[in-house]
Amino acid sequence: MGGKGRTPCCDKSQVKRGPWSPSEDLRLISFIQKHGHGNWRALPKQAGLLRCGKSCRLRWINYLRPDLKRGNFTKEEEESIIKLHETWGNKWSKIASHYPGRTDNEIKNVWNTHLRKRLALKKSCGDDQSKELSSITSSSSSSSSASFQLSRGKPSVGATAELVHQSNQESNMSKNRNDCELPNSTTIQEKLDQNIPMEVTNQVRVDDAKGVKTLTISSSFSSHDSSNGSSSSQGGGISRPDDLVFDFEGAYEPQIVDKEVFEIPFESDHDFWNMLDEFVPFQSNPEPLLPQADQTYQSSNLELVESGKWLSYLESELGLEDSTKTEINNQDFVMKDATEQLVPEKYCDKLPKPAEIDQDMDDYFGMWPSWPDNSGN
DNA sequence: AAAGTTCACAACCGCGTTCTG
DNA sequence: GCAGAACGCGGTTGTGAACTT
Repeated sequence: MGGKGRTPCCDKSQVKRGPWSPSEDLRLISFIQKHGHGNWRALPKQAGLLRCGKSCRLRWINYLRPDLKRGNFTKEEEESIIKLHETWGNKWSKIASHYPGRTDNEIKNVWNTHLRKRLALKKSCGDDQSKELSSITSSSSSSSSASFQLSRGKPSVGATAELVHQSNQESNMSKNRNDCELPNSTTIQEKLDQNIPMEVTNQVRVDDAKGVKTLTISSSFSSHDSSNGSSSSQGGGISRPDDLVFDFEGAYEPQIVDKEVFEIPFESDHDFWNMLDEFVPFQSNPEPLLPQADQTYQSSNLELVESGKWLSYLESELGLEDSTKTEINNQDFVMKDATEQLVPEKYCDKLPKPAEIDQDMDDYFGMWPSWPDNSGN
């Protein structure tokens, strides 16, 4: 605008890029859970994320929103996408507005990977074969969401932690698409018409030899169709967040609906976030995303995982186990400071606390250093 | 079994639009 | 009304998994 050229949205050299780690997802979710997302640009800093605001927004809208519908596009959906595309062309967000819980990005991808090809084949082969082609392409697209595993690679060792996103009901949303607009869906509309309460339930299940713990946090912050949440993570190397677990009650207020009390640890709980990143089954990327702990640390951490101590630690961290049962020796479980995880070492000494942060935020983030603000904002 | 290719999709980029002071 | 900031959208790219040779 006005001759100066477009200013970059952020300093690319100082933000993390590429696939999101589970801990980043949790950070973002827990921040939005508590504070909403009024200002995307400021959010990463306030949430202690080394990400561009745009990136946060995208991650939230496309993958972390609790109202997202996971799973296959049905044939009917695909057919109607094709029809809507005939009308609107590549107006993905417009098309997406007809599919509660679907994102424009998702629809765009489905179009580019399946529907466009199908259409092209249809035209070249004629309608006789189109049914066959249709079933082929649609089964391939469906397979992409048939099942989802938290970790794509090796199975977990010693114990498993399964995060289940169980969005089992529909709900309605506000007008703004970002706030989860809910367009016309018959089932949802019916529910709305009949005043049927709608909610989404997400669960964390932690299994080990001792049994199963299920942590459920419920959400009813407006909502959408978020039927059965399962899908696969093909590319990118990071798990999609059906496996992450959150729920929102009211205006991002977490509420516990099960016997277990579970609150997502917030920024100050460095150990929790670190452990999430270090926990082998949670890592979709075998390679660390950022400067990692040294070999010694990693191997001792692995031992912890293998010995199952991590579970005790997690339980104690989450307040799931009474303290008398928690025998873990903290000396044995030295977690790297979270700052090291997210902030390259060379910047650690430059971490001022933002003066503008309000007291409430300060309470949350007092322990969490913010990225130096070089943008002048 | 290894190498090469294709597929699927998450994430990024840049531009247009909207908002705010 | 204007300028700059912020947001939203659509196109494109990067990358890991799956498949083929």
